[in-house]
Amino acid sequence: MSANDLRVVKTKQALHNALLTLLSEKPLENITIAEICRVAKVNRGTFYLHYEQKEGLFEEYFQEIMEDLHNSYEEPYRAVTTLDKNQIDPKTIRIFHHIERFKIFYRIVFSKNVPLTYYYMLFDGIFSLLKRDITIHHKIHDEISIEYYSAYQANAIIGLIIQWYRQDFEDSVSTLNKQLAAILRIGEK
Amino acid sequence: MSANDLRVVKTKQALHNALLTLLSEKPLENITIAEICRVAKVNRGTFYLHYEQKEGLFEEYFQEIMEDLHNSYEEPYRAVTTLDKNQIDPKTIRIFHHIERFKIFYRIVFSKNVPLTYYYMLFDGIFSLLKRDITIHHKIHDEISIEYYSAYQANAIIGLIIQWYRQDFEDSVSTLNKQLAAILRIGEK
DNA sequence: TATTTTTATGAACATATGTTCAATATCTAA
DNA sequence: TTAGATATTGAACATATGTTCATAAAAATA
Repeated sequence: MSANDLRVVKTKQALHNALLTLLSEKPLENITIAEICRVAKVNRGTFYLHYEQKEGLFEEYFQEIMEDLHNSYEEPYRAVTTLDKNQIDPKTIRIFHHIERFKIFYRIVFSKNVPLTYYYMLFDGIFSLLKRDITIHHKIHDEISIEYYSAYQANAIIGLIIQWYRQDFEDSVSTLNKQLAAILRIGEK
Repeated sequence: MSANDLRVVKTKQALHNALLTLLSEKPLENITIAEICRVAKVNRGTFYLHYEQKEGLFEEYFQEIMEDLHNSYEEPYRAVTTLDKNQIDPKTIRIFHHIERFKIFYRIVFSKNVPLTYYYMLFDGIFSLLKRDITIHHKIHDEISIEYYSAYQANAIIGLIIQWYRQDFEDSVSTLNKQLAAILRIGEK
């Protein structure tokens, strides 16, 4: 199962396209493996050569989206000397931008019948970004575990995103930004 | 499908017991509906009369656990006059106690192949508890949406629980308590 | 280009899913 | 206690899942 083998590339591409086509018609939960294979014109046995479940196929997409999250966050850091009290760390707002950019996918990621896998992929993504920043910039009291602290902060942000998702991402990125800034200000006074 | 009908009660009980038996042998994902029905000696068609997926059966259990969460939190509030700086709101620590008490179930709730439904049930549970407390006790700046703020706080706590789960709940409730207290203290200075 | 290695295919099989229906068993309410 | 209401059953059916295997097709490499 060499990832470079042209046959493998072709097969996976066909399956990816088929999934995308079907996703525009109905939710992931109503799509069957047999269906994907029929549309992709790929033998069903071949599917099982590469994946275990249809969810694995979507996971491959989501992997790429996680790379975008990483890249967005890593963009050349434009140091802001005096932060507007109403704005938060410019690196964090990029997370919200990223979610909005891929909201079509995040509607699937946050839908209730989908496995937790994708949630954890997002969690791990934000977790590792925050953890690195927390380790570098903040000096944290000894008694705090960086792991717990990062998990706390990462999931708190996802909490905002869940709330956002539940209104179908109607609020603007800037609203999310302001809400987070205001919440963070509460502790400071 | 009257919930009081003895036949319904009996059928559901048999399915519940069968699921519990099977869960002690293997993970939820490897259990089939047909298997549950065989063990429960219930016709497979009867299963579909009450549930759509095996996950719905587990959801019924989890519903009861969510009631325990609610009750734990609602326990007569023993007002603590001087809060130990290292301890957090005594109501919140009860959440950690609750998780530990039902950790057998939470290992399922947080496992990656399970649907997000249970996560949302927990989220909604903690969300509504916090929201009520936030609305009553804290006076929040106008610009903050109580919804976003509650979602932030609720999911932050679940973030700690995820981190806790990933070490198979090895840390003590008291450790979690201290970590949260320390994290909350960061913003205060 | 020819040979070797690897992947994809089609067919078949046992089992699971999801649904329907008439027949039967069991409960509720009078 | 009985009559009527409703839940359960068993059987059947079409389709999906997950696996195996020999064969064919296509790629890598020498």
